[in-house]
Amino acid sequence: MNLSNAIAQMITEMLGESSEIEIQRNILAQNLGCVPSQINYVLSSRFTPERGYMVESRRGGGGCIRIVRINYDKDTLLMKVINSVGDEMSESAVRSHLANLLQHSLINEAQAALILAAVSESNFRVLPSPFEDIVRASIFKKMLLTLAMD
Amino acid sequence: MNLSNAIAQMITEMLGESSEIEIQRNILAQNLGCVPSQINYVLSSRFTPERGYMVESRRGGGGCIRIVRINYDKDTLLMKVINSVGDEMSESAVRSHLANLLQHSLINEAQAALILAAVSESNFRVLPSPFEDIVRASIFKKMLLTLAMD
DNA sequence: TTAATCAAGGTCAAAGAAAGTCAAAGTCAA
DNA sequence: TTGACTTTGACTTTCTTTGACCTTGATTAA
Repeated sequence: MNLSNAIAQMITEMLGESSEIEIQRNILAQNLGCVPSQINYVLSSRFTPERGYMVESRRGGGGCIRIVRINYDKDTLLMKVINSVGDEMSESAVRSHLANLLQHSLINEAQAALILAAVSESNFRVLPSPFEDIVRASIFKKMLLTLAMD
Repeated sequence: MNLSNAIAQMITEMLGESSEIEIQRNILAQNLGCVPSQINYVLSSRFTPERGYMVESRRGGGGCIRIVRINYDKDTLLMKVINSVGDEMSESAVRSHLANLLQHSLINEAQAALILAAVSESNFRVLPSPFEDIVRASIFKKMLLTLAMD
């Protein structure tokens, strides 16, 4: 496993059941034996709003980074996700949303796997470049709506 | 025996009894004394949905290729469907397969609805004509494989 | 009170580390 | 001898890691 995934896992463990933690960037980096800016990379690539997180920070002496897991009620979250999807979407964007939906139990693992199978890059190898992301966004929204209709 | 068959055999052996492995393309290529892209050729020609495999990958540092095999014997009817599909597929073809699978209780209503949502004609309106049916066939096969994986 | 200093965290671009693509060239069996 | 399959390698894309430099807030000395 690469460093970034290990850091992400460690942060997730630190979060545990609570919805919020504060970390010190330099200390965490030192414990992990990486440069401090790597923490920023992990936060910006893994702890995004799409995945249901908010990150805030204070600089200066006594500064720290605060990571919050957002708890929307279910209907709101589903609406937010559907509305936030524009006309184009990468596979990794889908993965981010699915992680969020899974965490809130709005979908289950099997449903997530099916969605991922449907939007997988491997299905679009034949398409000229602008089309892949457009079709993926359409499929994703349509599948979520189908799930929402129960 | 040619190189590709040897590589395919080696991967199959690595899979062994387990249903899933992760390999590093460059390392495997080096062990086998071939160029890395040969691995891709083998995967795309031998480890296909028709043969019961799914392949995923991650790029970048720590990247790898993941190969998943479904249990072949258990799902013979599913595999027959997958193999009967070919490279192109209309939406109505999907509907008739789904009706068949539903009748045999190989999938349930909710799963059928999700598949239908994914392959719906409305998702492909932007595509130039030859592509729609090709992408649909790929999605359909991949989703069925995913269902077979439980 | 203010200026200097220290102690955080932030940004960005370059380098590195994988895997993917594609087309040209080679092989081989029918 | 041709068409399908294979082999190769140059080039591309994606994701990660690193480090130099920047900004902000708190503390302290004059």
